Amino acid sequence: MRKPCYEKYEINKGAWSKQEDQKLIDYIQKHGEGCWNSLPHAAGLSRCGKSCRLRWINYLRPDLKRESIREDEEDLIIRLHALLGNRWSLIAGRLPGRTDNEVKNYWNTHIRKKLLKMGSTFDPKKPHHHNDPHLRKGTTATVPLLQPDTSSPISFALSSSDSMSTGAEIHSNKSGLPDLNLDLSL
DNA sequence: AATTTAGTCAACCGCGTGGAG
DNA sequence: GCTCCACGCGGTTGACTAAAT
Repeated sequence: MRKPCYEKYEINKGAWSKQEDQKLIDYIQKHGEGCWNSLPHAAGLSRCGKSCRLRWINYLRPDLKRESIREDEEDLIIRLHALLGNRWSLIAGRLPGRTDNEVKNYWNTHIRKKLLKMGSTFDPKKPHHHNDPHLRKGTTATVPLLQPDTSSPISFALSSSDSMSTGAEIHSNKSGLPDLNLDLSL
């Protein structure tokens, strides 16, 4: 087993200080994202690259929305989750300004509880298509995308490369599960 | 006012994947 | 084809806060 990065060097753990945040922001504004492993040393941070990446993606990125999740966003999360299962990064990719961590937390705290309260037999820990091979990496499905400044969903296709597509549709098959069109074409 | 319990979310951790050598 | 390594993802933890007792 590979040792986690924090065991290799002496590094800080836990909550980030304002100074650390500022160092990270300054460095990324100057040099851009990428090469997370060498970033901490280059930026003068006593953190592992993994921690820096997480902090940037989940908290410091300038395009992040700081307000709480709206009802239309919640609705979209529920529908995407029914299609994709716990693929939080894919789901978050459909919600501009939201992160996978945020979506995951929101699901586990708000939506899960809501669904259980509604008496749903659906187990939120085991999404509908959790083991559906059609929904592994590289698959597409038609689901709505929220535009940054509108609540009206538009049609699009999901794929591992996140390419946009039109015309992909979901059909029901004999088992009653959605039969996904896996076309990756633009 | 003090203590306990529940809820939230930032951060950690382990694992899978893919690229480079 | 194999090994090593960096990166990204999802599950989980734990610190903090609010609400209840």
